Amino acid sequence: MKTNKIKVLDIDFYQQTDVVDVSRQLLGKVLVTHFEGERTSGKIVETEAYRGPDDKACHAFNNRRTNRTKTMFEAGGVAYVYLCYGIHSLFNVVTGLEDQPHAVLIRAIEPIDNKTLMLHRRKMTTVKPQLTAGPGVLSKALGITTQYTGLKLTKGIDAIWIENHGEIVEANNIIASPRVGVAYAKECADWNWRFRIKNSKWTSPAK
DNA sequence: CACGGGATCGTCT
DNA sequence: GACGATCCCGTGT
Repeated sequence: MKTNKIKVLDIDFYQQTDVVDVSRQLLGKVLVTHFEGERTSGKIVETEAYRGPDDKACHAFNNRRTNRTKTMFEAGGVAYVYLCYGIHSLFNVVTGLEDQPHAVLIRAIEPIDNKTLMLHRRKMTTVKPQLTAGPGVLSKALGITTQYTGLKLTKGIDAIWIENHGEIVEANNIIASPRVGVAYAKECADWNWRFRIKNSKWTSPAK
């Protein structure tokens, strides 16, 4: 039963300096998009932490600042969206203080509001995990594209934000494992910075 | 279920 | 000019 008031995450949440901890805290929160009068949303069930400058898997490793990565150097509370494999828009939450290039990749959500529109965006007909399990497909379902990189998550009407619905995910309900697709990052590939809600059927299969 | 390949393009060398 | 924080579909088991 959810009797708690819904609260939009504020700048203090995003500017916490431990991106790995923020990744865990984001589990159970609700990612919302509101474009052209249409709200779509889903509960975050899988995340990954990326921590420049010491994380080889992070685009901002070694404080690498380019036109693409400059968004990650902004103070926490903005979106970092980039194109992967020429096709997929991957949505990240920038965290930490200015010049700390930290970000959390949202990897999977459990659909909540306006599943009809999400299905339409995905060109699917039935609601099942593959609708939103995966960073590329959840962006598509929510209508997120690279044009929204740099967008503030803390205000706006035509916007993206994250809500706290009062759900608390206990530590023993979180599974930590290595991140996906970062084997090239050598020693960082072993860091268990991928987090998922235990027993959620809305993530990719747990190993 | 595991794999292999193609799609497709912005980014940086 | 090479490649990637992915996805989907095909094949084989």
